[in-house]
Amino acid sequence: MPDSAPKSEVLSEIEQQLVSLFADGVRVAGLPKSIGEIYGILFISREPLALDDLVVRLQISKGSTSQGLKMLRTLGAIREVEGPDARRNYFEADLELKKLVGGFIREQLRPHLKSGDERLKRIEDHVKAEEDPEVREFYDLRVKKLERWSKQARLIFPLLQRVLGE
Amino acid sequence: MPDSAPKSEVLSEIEQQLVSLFADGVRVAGLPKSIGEIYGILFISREPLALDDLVVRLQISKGSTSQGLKMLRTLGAIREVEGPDARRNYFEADLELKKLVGGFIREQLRPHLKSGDERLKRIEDHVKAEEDPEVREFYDLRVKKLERWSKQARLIFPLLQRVLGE
DNA sequence: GGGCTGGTTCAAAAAAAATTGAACCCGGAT
DNA sequence: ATCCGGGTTCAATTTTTTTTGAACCAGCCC
Repeated sequence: MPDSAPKSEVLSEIEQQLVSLFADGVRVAGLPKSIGEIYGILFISREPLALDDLVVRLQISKGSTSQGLKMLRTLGAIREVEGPDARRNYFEADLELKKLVGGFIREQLRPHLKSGDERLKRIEDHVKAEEDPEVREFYDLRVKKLERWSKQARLIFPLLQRVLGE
Repeated sequence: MPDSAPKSEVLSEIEQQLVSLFADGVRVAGLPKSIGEIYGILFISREPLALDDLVVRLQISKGSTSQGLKMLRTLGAIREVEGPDARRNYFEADLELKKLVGGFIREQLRPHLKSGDERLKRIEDHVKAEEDPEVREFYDLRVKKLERWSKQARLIFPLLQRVLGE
């Protein structure tokens, strides 16, 4: 059994700074710090890392790490690759901004927008049932406005993708 | 002293639904629920409302309401208008998506990006001090990548603004 | 001045979100 | 069949964020 490459247990100054930068960075997207840390250390690592490496180097629990990796995988922000020890799963960061943003839109933004539209539909029904025509008219205006917003949001996504296509 | 128009203390079905829709909606932008509720009730109200109206109708504290109004004002999401009682401050929702997004970019996104850039600069200095040329080269690549990302983000903001300009 | 009312501030409390760690599952080696 | 180690799950705990409410300030009227 090859005593597989023992990664340094402490982060270099640069690694620390970068990990912390990402940790804060992902918060604007509403993601937990640990996700940023994991992505960050993978981003700055020259070779792929396995779960245990992350646990040791970032000093976070196995649980968090496992969950973080799952999320990052579904976002398409990291990918699984082969590594020195055949029975572990190794990961490396995907560096295409387009892909990261795309994953975020697909997994976080779109679902919200969708459920919002559904709720809006239900509100529309209530509006139809409003007695007072003046009030109904007003509510209808507002609902229409929201529908327009939703449509604009949907328009923006593909545009974003295109602009980020280098 | 005119017993100023006593607004209904309970929200109609439509109002409730809409307020709750906004409450959830703003969370994708990482803002607290109360902010969404305040904006929501203003959005669906036919006349401007004052702080006390919001407290009564949304059943949230004066403190939250005051803070929420402040935030919404600095985001440019609501504006102060005249109302029946001259010594209160009344507010109404601004309905231009462009303005809402613009305020959010200006107040929340840009500052983050800016501080991120500063931190990145400091990381760059550390990279310059790296001994091993191979490692330095690699780090440099990564820092460059991040700088490119940052530039792309800045490019996107004005684009967004333009697309949302109806 | 003193009382009133609308609004702000901020420490303390409550609520929500993230993290931990122990139990568990699974596949391969023994 | 059992053991071992990597990985996942999830209830309990910790941390962070949001909300509350009481103290306070400012302008106005008497």
